[in-house]
Amino acid sequence: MEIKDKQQGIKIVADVLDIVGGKWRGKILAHLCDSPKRFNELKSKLSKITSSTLTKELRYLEDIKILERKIVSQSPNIVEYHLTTHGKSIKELIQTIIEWGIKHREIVFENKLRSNQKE
Amino acid sequence: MEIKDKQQGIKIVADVLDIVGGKWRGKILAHLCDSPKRFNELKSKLSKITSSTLTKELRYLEDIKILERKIVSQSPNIVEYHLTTHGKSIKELIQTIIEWGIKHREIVFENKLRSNQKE
DNA sequence: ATACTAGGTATCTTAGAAGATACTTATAAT
DNA sequence: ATTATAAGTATCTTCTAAGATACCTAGTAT
Repeated sequence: MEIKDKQQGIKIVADVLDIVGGKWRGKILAHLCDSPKRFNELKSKLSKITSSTLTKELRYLEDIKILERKIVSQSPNIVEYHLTTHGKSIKELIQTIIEWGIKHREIVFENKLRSNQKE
Repeated sequence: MEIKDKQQGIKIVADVLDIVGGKWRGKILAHLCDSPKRFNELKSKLSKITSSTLTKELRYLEDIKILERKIVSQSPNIVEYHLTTHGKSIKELIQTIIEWGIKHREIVFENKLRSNQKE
């Protein structure tokens, strides 16, 4: 599909980055791309996230239909988060992001470190 | 290239999203993908950005070698920002982001709006 | 009875990103 | 002389995402 309206294209970039951006969403999605995960499983893999933040991010991604909250059992209380059919499409995007990152990490991330030190 | 280490892959996702994320960087890059632009040209196309924010974001992208500041003339004072040879590789990433956005905008952005209203 | 696990919620605080506003230097135009 | 344009810089303020901390409900294990 061609992009006719450039301003439109730029708006789309901003919208998508809003979905996948922030401190945690990309990581959460990257984890869920692999396989469905439970709340505390995600929490421990993300290591530094707090419950409240994780809940908030998961609710957001649920709201926009990227992922689904599935109650596996009520006793014991087991909940599983997995990508919706629709949300699975994000895998390719994540893959592209990783590929770009691998190709460019030397040049970019080296200077990024230096740049952060200055600040 | 295969990703062997999954934690590594997730780190890369976070790093790349850090570069391209935030409120303005994606937009700035999308504009510069098209053609080099001058400071005030960018400023007016981004409409709501302030000088200080634009300067800061441009310096960051310059630091990590994604773009280059080129003094076109000193009198009058004309400066042009353009992607480095290296930075041009970001075009494909932006293109992929736009494509994903176009495919999924109905389902995602509709619910995003709704989700934002709730907040 | 007590404590532990799973999956959270409810407040409050904090740090950092972004915005508002004013100013600057150098040249050109009227 | 004055005003305008280009490309910023310097402070200060505000806003908001994320963190800290404490607590909750329901079942399970000891």
